[in-house]
Amino acid sequence: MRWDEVNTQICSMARTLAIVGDRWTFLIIRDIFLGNRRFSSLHKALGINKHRLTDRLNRLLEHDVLYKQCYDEARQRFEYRLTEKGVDLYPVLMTIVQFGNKWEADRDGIPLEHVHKNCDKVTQPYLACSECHEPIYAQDIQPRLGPGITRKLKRGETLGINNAFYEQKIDHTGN
Amino acid sequence: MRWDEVNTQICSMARTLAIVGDRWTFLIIRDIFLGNRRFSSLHKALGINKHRLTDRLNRLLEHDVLYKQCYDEARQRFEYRLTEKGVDLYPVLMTIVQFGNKWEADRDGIPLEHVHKNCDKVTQPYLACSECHEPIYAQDIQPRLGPGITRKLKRGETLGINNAFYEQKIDHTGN
DNA sequence: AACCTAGGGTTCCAAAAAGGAACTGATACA
DNA sequence: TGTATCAGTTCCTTTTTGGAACCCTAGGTT
Repeated sequence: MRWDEVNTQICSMARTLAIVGDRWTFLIIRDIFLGNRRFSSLHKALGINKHRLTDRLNRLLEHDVLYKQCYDEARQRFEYRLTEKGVDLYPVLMTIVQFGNKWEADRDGIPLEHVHKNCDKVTQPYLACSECHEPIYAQDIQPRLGPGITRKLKRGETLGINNAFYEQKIDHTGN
Repeated sequence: MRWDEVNTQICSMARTLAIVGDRWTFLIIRDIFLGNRRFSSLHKALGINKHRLTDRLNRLLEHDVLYKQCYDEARQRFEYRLTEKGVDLYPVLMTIVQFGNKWEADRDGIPLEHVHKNCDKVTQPYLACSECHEPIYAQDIQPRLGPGITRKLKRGETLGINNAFYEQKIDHTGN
């Protein structure tokens, strides 16, 4: 499979990664979250080449993760800002940072701390259950087929080679 | 900057992405979480070519995200399993899936649901504060310099071009 | 014994993506 | 008039991917 076919998978991860799953995109979004919103300053801060940066920003615009806002009418200069969809990537960035803080910090400690304005303390966010509000641990989660797959199966559609593990799950649950 | 220099940044995101931030790695880890642990079945399920898969698995072994466990002594066959560090990537995968479920599902609905064994309900995990246990929203988080940066600054080290936004923050906070 | 198969790779080569430097074009500033 | 900045675009080189074929070992088959 070529990478430009990944988003054809019936998998929320694959589809998300088709948008943000390359070398630079997360770093660009990180900088925009931190207030670094202009082409030239992204270029300088990230050390990404301009051609690549143009590509990535355009892709994020296409996928409605960013939008352009004019800040200088005369020169037609724009800032790249996060849409509602873009802001929804925040938990992804935050969990990546938490992982890095725990496992990849050098002996000086973590680079950035995050103060939760709600309680005014340095926070280390964790995943909680939307239903019981307890922390989520990997071993406590049981994946099962959702309508995005079962409806296609009922219509007799094939899930394709890349969804072999979904088909395994079908056997397990007897569906 | 070339990609192999990204992990030199003083940034937990950059360092994490240096391990998992390429096209395939997240999908490999997803499959391993789902129990797809062998070379050939990863190869088939993902449609990744073998050379690439070998590369990626080796990198994950080097970074202690996976370890190999023998399941056939005679033929020296191994399964790839998640280490404690690897399991700590679960929140990242889960938030990526949540994003995809919300924004990239087709009209049939979400592909996989996640049952929280603790409460036996389908859960849509959210980020909560480690201190006050309230949900975390992007606009309620204020980043600030942590010891991983302030200690380097006290020693007079340069943070390099790619940390321009950190240096901006120093100005803002008067440090 | 001779042959076939599966698992887990490696090698080779073509195609795609990324990196780097130079160039453009519009405006502003000295 | 000359210089600088911003936001790209062009051109070319290097690196990374993708795909197919090949290799080696152990085990099973005829």
